[in-house]
Amino acid sequence: MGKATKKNERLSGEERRKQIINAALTLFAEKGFSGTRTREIAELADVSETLIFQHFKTKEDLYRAALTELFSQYPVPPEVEEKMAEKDDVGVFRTFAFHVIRHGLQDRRIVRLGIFSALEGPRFGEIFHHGGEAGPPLPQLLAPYIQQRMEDGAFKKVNAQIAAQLFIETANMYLADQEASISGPPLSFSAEEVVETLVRIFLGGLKN
Amino acid sequence: MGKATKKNERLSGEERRKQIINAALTLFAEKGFSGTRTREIAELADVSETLIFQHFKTKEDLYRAALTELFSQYPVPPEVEEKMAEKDDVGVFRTFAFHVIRHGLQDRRIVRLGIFSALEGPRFGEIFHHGGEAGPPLPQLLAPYIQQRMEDGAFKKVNAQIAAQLFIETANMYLADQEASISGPPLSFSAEEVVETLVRIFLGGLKN
DNA sequence: CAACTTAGTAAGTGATTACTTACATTATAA
DNA sequence: TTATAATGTAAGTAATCACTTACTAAGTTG
Repeated sequence: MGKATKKNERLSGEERRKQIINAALTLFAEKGFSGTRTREIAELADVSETLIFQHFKTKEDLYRAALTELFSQYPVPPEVEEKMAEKDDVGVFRTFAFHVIRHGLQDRRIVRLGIFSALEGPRFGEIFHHGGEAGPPLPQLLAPYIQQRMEDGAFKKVNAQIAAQLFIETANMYLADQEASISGPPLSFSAEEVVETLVRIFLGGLKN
Repeated sequence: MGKATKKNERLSGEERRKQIINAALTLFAEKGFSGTRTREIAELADVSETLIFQHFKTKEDLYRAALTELFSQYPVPPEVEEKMAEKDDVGVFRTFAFHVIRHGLQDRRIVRLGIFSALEGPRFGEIFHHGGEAGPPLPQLLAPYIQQRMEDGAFKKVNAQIAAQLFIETANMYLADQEASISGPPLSFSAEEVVETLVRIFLGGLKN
């Protein structure tokens, strides 16, 4: 993208705001909050640095807005409730895993930004945990189902909360390794194959 | 710790170097590379900022040295080979999980710094993956065992490499959530309990 | 078109940053 | 004892940072 020039078309405030947030997301996801310069954001968005501070009081304010934008929509897939009602164990677990992984794969900035924000202080972590708008965190949704199935006698007796979080964690970690090689090199297998393996092992281990 | 003063005792170069690295580790783990100021490191180490640059050419150089210090020793626990030879499945998996978790718990800076370095560019990621000195990465050690047990007919046929990495990933993610709440809030259960649940589910899912 | 509002910028500003220079002090060995 | 080297510091310095000031241009409305 070129530099900001006088010839730069004049957009509505809202449009420009989105454009700035989008550039900010890209850079914050790449380098984190303190690694990103407001000047770079301006260059990528093709506006003057000043304009950024007209839309956002501070850099931190922009970061917050960007995080909110990216994480406010994390809808729980509708199929999940259906499959839970049917007690379709494979369906439930597969849907959860796919949901997490598809979501992370759809915009690659999500994973990195999520991890960065979790590391860079509790100030930002809250936003990432999408408490308000988008329903309960996934482990809190899966745990009661596991508990229920244990009571049905279908699952072994384990700690349902631990099991639920371990399952979601594993899907997340697969994503994390794709973007940032934390546990090991990125797996060169398809998401489908990884989800199948994960579900088979996990569910096989839970079932009676 | 107080400020650097003239009365500050004079140490050997090597001792001072270690002291600086230790302070650097603490701060880099807390705020990442670009979030940490060399001046803060100097204050925490109780030396002048100048001294840091006598020991390390640049801030990046210090970061590299600190990472190397922390990750160069990641010995594979000796019991593992033993248990592998005995085909003690529970023993093998438990040992791996405990090893990962104990290592991360022993110095809390390890986990955060590992994640930070994985995010902050491929420059540093390599060091974290302790390729050289400390043996192969853990998934590469576990995968052949799973493969072997599949051939023995003891395990279901799954992709051994995926299974191994998922297992190590899950243990790592447990640690990550303890330090930085990535997938969810820190689990308030003991490491033992989590390891037991993880091993039971995972091994239950693998076994025939 | 005149009055007013909104979108946009160029050119700073003081504070902070990684890193240097120039110098002092302490140990060590000839 | 005295030259030499190693440990250490105070006081910079140029560059960079987030953020402001002071302004222009383009819409919009009566």
